[in-house]
Amino acid sequence: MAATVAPPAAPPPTSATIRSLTAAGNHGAALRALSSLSASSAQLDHFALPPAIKSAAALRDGRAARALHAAALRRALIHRPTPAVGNALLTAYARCGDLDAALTLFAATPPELRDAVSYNSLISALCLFRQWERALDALRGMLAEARHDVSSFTLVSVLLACSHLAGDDGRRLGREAHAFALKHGFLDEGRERFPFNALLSMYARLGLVDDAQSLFRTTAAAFSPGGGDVVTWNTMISLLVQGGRCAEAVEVLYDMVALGVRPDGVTFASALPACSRLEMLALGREIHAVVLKDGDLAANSFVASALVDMYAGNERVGNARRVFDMVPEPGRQLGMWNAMICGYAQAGMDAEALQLFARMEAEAGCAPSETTMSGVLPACARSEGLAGKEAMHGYVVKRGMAGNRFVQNALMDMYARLGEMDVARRIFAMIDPRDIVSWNTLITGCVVQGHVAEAFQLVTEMQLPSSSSSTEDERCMPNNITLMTLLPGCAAQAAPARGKEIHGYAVRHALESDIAVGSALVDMYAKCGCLAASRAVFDRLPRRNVITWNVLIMAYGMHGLGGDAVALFDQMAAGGEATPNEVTFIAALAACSHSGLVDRGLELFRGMERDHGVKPTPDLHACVVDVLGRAGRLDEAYNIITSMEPGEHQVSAWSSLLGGCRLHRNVELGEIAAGRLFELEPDEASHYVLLCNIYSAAGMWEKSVAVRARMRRQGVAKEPGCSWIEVDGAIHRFMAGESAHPASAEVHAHMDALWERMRREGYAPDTSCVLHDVGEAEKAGMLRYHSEKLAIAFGLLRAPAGAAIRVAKNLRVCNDCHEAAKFMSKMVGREIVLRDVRRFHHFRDGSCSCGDYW
DNA sequence: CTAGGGTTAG
Repeated sequence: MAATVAPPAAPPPTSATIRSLTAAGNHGAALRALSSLSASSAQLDHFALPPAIKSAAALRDGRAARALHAAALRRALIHRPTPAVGNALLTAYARCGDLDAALTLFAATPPELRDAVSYNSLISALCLFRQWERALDALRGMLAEARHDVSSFTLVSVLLACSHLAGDDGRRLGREAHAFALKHGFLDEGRERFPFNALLSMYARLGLVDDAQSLFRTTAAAFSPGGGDVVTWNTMISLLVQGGRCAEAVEVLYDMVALGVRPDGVTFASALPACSRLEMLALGREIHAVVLKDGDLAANSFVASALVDMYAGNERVGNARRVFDMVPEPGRQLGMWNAMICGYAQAGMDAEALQLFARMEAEAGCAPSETTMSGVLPACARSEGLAGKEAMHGYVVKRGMAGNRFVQNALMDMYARLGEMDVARRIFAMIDPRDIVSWNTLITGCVVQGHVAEAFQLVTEMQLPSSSSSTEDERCMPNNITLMTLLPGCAAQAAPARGKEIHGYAVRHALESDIAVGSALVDMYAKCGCLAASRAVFDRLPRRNVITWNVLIMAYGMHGLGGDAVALFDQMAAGGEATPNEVTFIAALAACSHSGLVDRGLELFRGMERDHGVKPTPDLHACVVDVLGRAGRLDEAYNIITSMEPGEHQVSAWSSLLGGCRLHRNVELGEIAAGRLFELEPDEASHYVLLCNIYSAAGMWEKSVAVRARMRRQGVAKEPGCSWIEVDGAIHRFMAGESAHPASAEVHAHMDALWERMRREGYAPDTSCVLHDVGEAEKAGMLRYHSEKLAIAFGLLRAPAGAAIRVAKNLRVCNDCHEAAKFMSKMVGREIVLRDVRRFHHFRDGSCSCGDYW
């Protein structure tokens, strides 16, 4: 018979057992040990209770906390022999979500039985519930008793509370706390680093990046045995990134690594957004490699989300998707979905964004958050019909997200893009408090919708103190985004004075080296006709991206300097600062086209896919057609179109061909191109106008009249021509046949005088572009009041003596205006710069920069 | 009794 040996009975637990289990983080075991102990009860003393209560708190086990409270009460151990049990209970209740129980416990403790830890526990409990003001009141109570020392624990909680106070209070109290910490030696060498880190993050949360940085510079050395604490470094990196100072954040990361501090997941999650914003793909990839080597980091969903964001921000949506797919479904948390959806939306892959949005809840049971919504809404705004958009608005309201500022900003953007500015303004009016994004979104909407004056008005308003009852300080300073969105407004209006003001603001606020602002400045100066200024900004930029290069190439092309544009292209392709993309080739080919560099253009096009991996798109095909067509090689241009894929969008290619046919008076091909265009875009006036011009130039008046009749019959209206000129910072608009401008009568009279003088000096008007079927004399009369001529006349009257007359026009300049401007430039001895939809014409002394090749 | 992280607008 086999003897069964009973296992040796476990020794009964003691308070020391519980203490060590709690200290080891083994909270479940600590509570189990306690329950076997309660039976014997003799050991349930004031040594065993505090660690047990801490374990209950760590497990968020409210029932255990209450049971321990009851046991302590029975034994009268709450405040005696020390306040330790009561203090631990206070924290446990707070951790378990019962602030009232914690506060009641504190209030029930006679003041003489409280110690400093009691107050510290109370203050941190209030902070846990985000009761910042009450936390500071508790501090005042503690100080009033005057027998408790403020410790590092107290300081850390107080700093946390200060960092969340609205307005100036947080800043004032935070700086006081900083002074207190200094005075009492908390920042001395060798002291624990918690108060130092807490000060840094307080400045971070208050947005006082410079204060944080100077504290870091002066004091970090005192806390950096072995290179310092990773938390300190992480705080610095994230506060710099959030303050938009990404380049400095990257420097801090390099410093940290150089000092031998090992970055962790938080470091990478904080630094990766900088790689995204600075387009530092190489650094992002390096981080990715380190993450892959360390399995623990890859499992950190914050790191994975940041990687997705980094790849998406570097135009590597495919890589982003691969990171997304690599994280298995259950680990794919909300942030991952958000990062991927926003990545798709930012890449303009709206269908993918919407599809993923549909999948996240249906398949993964992950409820969209406000962030998800602010990510998909832009994608939604660009696709589907209006009904889908309003459905999305309804969805947001139903889910109770309509009060979220990010969502409101995205909704406002959606309606602004739709042209529903009134709805956008109504949403804007409801946002409280407004942030810089709210302002930027409405400003951008105004610029895009052409309400540039309103946009500038908003820029003034945003900087004024808030007039509403809101407690938050709503004042916002224009940032790089604000400038970046205003500049295209100046460019569109050819308003260099306003553009220069913005440039000045950028210089004063250290924003001129921002790539986005810099690129927009290069573009603005170029489109305002100041090519030298444009180039100067480009040359001064510390870094440039593909957009900066594209803008400059476009600038030279627009100014008729095709050779320089192509040289810049070569420089870009050889330099490695940016890789040419589709837009680069569009810019380079357009430049070739406008300067007649046909063979160079064809060469570029042939090498495009082979040497640069850029696939020919419909727009690129249209560019080559334009290169060939403008040079009169119309048959080759036609062959390009017929070689395009059948399903490909051919509208722009056909209209380029039609333009070439007008230039070279080719009726036969022109009729073919126009025929295709009338099928593809029956409502587009410019196609009819071009065919009319072709017939008129060939003297085929009946056919010309027939096209005009067809236009009228189908209700196709030509966009009215409109020109404008900036004088003394104000923009003056002129339209043919309109007298809305206050000086209209004077301008018309001046034009009459100029016209008469021109005719006397031998000017012969070119009437081939007049579409109306009237006599020659009447045609000449209509030409005389074309909007660009009126604007030039106004400029001659009001612009400072000797200054170039800079006029912009919304359509292409007609033949006669081109000739007239040329003639006038000599006659009145003034430089005239005329900008149309595509390019610049510089008239000086009777000739044009384009050499009449346009 | 204490500190640090991602996903938004252009």
